[in-house]
Amino acid sequence: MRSSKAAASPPSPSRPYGGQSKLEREHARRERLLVAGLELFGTEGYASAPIERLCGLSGVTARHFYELFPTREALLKAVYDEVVTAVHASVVEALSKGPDDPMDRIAHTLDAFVHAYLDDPRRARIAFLEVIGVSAELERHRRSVIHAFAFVIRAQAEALAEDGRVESGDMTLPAIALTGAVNELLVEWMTRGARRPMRELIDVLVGLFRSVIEGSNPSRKAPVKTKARSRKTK
Amino acid sequence: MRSSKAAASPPSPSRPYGGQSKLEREHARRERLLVAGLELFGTEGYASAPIERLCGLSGVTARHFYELFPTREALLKAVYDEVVTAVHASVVEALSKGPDDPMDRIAHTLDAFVHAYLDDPRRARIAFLEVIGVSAELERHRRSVIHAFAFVIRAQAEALAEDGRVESGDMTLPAIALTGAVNELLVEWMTRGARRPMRELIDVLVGLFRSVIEGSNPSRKAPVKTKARSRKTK
DNA sequence: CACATTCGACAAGTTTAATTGTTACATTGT
DNA sequence: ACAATGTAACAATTAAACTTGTCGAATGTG
Repeated sequence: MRSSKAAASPPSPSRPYGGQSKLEREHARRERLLVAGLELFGTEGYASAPIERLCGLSGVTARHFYELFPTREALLKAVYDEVVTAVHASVVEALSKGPDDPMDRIAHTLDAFVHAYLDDPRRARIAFLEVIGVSAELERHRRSVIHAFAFVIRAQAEALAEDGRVESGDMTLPAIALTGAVNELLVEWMTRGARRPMRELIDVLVGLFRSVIEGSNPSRKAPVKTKARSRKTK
Repeated sequence: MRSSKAAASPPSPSRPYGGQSKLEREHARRERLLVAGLELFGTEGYASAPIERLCGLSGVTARHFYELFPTREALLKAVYDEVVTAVHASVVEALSKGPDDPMDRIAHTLDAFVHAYLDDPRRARIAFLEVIGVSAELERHRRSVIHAFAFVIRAQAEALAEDGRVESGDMTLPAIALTGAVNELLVEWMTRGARRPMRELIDVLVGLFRSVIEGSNPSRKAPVKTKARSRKTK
């Protein structure tokens, strides 16, 4: 509560250094940490990348690390966001610039999606393996990312439904399921060392999307016949 | 190198204790640890369950822990295996005892699968969240589990294909994709707190399986038209 | 040039958990 | 009852990583 001068921290002057302003230096360090995070998290895994190693690889002091990120997990999240943002941008761009025929556009977009992840497998590893089960908060965040991608899928499906080309219905859950299907296939591809042509993977994905979006012959209305499980769902 | 007596460790006689033989006691402790692991890993997560807590909850001494499991990860793997084995057994049984109609049987099996996981959400959390990205070895193991479930799916699809009821083709990758789709939906269901009837989830899954297995109208042969990505896949 | 700021490098303190060792008590078979 | 064995509880050691603090050197400002 004491007034006068020198009570609180003096407003630091923030001089330039190395030809860069304070913000530029911070940004540069942050970038180097993100690069190091992509490398270590994406190759050796989040668990085996302590702050010390991240700093060693990036040339950033531990002291400065904590000025940029409160925790190691915050860096992981930042790297994850960078990856996901880039992929999402690829997808949106592919959707807008793709062929006019809806199904062709979906194929084109899937191609972009797969390449966005697998051209740098570190991205796929981080997004599909390393960010999972780290913390409750990161898990919530990951979920919102999945929802974002599912939203894109659902929008395409609904666009097709409006044309009357396919059966309609709430595509929220199917879209999420498709997201999981795609992710799982990418992980499979990764762990196999990608020894088969990527075209094959993409073709499978396209077939998958076509099947789900168009829906198979809607003759029967999916009657689930369970044997004797009584379950008052309401 | 000295011979005679008392050189090496004497072959311990292994007396009973508490009315139980040595093997029985070890088994009992192991069981308690598995229960504690299911509880802690499945509710608070693997990351926040140190050995001390596992021992406290299970009533097993840390000393004894190391006689049963070399590492904490080994316990996680054991718990995971227990969960997966139980679910897999449910699936196999549902398949064998389900309705005769193939599609109905698949629906019946999906119902069993979903209940096997979600009736005890700790199982789902461990299998889909906590075992991921822990170590390279556990990741390999998890992959083999996914392949096991995908194998079941593929077998069903091929059985249907033999009848000529659906289009054939290599279902290996689609089966893996379906596995990922199912898992993702279960996680979605979990994190939503399961506020909607589970029937809805199962119906979506059944529709998904029908679409993928039957394949949508195979009029077009999935021609992927990418714009200008030249990529020598061979 | 004098001086304050920023830097990288390093060290010290702290925390957390893994892992092993010790001790006193309980149970069993003789 | 007693000697051997098993047990739980606890202490001690070790290891790894987090986090904060200090130092001289480098850099910019006036």
